[in-house]
Amino acid sequence: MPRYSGAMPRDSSRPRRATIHDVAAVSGISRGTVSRVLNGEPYVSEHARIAVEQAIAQVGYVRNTAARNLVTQRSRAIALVVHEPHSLVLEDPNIGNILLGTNAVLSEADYQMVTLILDSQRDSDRVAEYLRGGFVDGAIILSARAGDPIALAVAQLGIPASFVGHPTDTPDLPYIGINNTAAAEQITRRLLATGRTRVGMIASALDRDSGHDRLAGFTAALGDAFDPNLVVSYPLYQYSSGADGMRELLRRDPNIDGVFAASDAIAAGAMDVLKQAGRRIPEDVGIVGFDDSTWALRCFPALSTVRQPADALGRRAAQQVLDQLAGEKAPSGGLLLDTEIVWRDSA
Amino acid sequence: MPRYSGAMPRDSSRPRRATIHDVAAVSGISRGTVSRVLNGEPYVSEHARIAVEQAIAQVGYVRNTAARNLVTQRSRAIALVVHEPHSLVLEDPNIGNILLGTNAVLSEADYQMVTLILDSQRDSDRVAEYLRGGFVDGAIILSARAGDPIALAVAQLGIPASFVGHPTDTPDLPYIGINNTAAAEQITRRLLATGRTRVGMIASALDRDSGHDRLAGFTAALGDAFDPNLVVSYPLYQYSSGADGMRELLRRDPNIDGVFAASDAIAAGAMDVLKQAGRRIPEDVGIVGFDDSTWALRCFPALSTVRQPADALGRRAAQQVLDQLAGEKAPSGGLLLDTEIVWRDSA
DNA sequence: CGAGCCTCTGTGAACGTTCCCAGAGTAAAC
DNA sequence: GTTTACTCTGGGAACGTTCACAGAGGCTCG
Repeated sequence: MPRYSGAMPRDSSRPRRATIHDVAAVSGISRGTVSRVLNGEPYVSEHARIAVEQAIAQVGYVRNTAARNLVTQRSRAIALVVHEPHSLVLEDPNIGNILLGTNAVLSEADYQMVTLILDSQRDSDRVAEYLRGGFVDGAIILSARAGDPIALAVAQLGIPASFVGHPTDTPDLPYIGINNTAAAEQITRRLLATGRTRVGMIASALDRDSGHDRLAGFTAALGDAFDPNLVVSYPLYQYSSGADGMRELLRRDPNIDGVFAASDAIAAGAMDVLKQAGRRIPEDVGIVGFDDSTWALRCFPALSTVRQPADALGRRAAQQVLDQLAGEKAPSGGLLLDTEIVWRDSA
Repeated sequence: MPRYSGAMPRDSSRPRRATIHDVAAVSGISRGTVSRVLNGEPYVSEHARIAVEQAIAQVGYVRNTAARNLVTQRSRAIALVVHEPHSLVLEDPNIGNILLGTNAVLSEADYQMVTLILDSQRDSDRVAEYLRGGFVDGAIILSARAGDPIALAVAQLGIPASFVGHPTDTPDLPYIGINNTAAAEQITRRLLATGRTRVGMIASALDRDSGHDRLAGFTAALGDAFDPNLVVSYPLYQYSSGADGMRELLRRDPNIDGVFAASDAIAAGAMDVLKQAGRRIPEDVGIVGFDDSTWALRCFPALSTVRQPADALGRRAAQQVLDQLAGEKAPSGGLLLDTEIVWRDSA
């Protein structure tokens, strides 16, 4: 239970803010009608509307959110739960873009986005409590994992929500995602089309749908040519996984001539190891990544990769929550957005 | 004026949340005393406190923020105004770390951080209006520029605020920053100590304190050896500025053997150009950056740079706002935090 | 011309807190 | 034994909105 630093005296210093009563008095229109104007409701005469709008401008009226929330039993706020260790939040440009897309849609609809970042189990419980407390009308949850207390709270309370990337153990909650399998299959096919015959993969995060499905797409694309010996896997989508993975792949098959990296960061690590080993890219080895993050253009040669529609993911998730708030039934199951291959010079 | 999608029926579906009245009824203690317990006020008997706490647990009571805000005339929310074009928000790891530091301090003090990202002039006016509207009790403003309407609104209203990085035209507002001049001077000195004789700088953002002061520090470190011909400047802290700048410097003096880049991104661009020009790093040319961003470790060889205490910046700014809310007078002027040199392999 | 419907308006009540005041009880001081 | 001070409690009033209801006035239709 939080403590507050003693009783604060009722504000005497700051000037009193104008209320709806002031607007009513100045305009000579009743409080009820002022409220109707404010909320764009029908059944307001042109005359009244103009008088009210002038009065609002004159007294500098701004609506008191707290009073409105109190009576409507709503907060007009939606939580964006970012469910990653801090380091990853900062590294992954997709998260930033999702955030911006969400923010755009919500502020357009006059909802306030409240960003909640969690790092530890303790944070997770606190946020679950926050959701239960009715501080927000809905929630957008980024990259939850199986067994997540937040997903649990959402399912229990039935509050409007949308997941970006679906936790594997709650398939009935609404989510937005990309078709990782199809995208991985597509880019692998295109890599094969450059004439490579010994193609491997540095997989990652197999405990998540994204990691799991990218591997599945790769496998599907290779068909009979699939060689499990040319797949290595590491827990995290990061540079060092790429470096370690590439060293291992070169050890297993020095003649490897194509690599699908499960993320751009991994691809960057792999490329540096390849260069140190004296391989030319793309002449000796072709390499492709996934995400179209800032890594992709930083690599030399520039990386061919799969573009995630991160902004659209954020927008659609926000829209899904707004739809539920408007009374639509929550869609059970997910919506997968299309990706795009960005073909550059690395393969 | 926003429109709302018709009158929502007064919630009949969701179960009614427990109120302070329920707690009072269950515990047999009056509403007034329950409120005192909730707020940790003195003059509550042990007996009453225990009864109330049990009742709270029993009925699952969570305080209604809207009602509290309405009567206290406070929102218990603090705005974090991120004042950058989107691309930079995503690129600059310092911003993410500042955000995390701020969030940590505020949530510890039971304040909600509301992140407002602005991209355009229009956003800027909207946020100024938001601040005026009393939706937040205070604000933390990141990297405002001169003539900013938000800085203006803050100065006019006198709401508790703290700037991270100070706008040059409002020197009396409280701010937190780093000592760019001293840091730049320090790292330049250290670069000179590696025996370089022809040292240049790729400067940037001279319209901001950070850019301006880094150049000043560089100049001071070189003293009599300063050669204005070896300084180039570009508006933005970005990779392409480094690439362009390095080409220009090489043109002006092919024998240049040291470079201070005003940011890590700039350094990365410069390094790639140097490599293409056949220069070895650090043997032929030593290079240092600024920020200790993710760029620094991505470079090869790893970049020597200045570490910004971004987390601490965020924490101190938050603390400054909380102090003002607690009634302390706003400090006029700024507080500069120390930086640290991270010496790696690029010089 | 009266009934019925639509448009528009004003007002009372409620939302769930905190603040303030009055007062009861107990202990300490005179 | 009376005053004074302190601790603790209960309940009225207020915060600024929205919602529901009642009702006035005008128009249309039978």
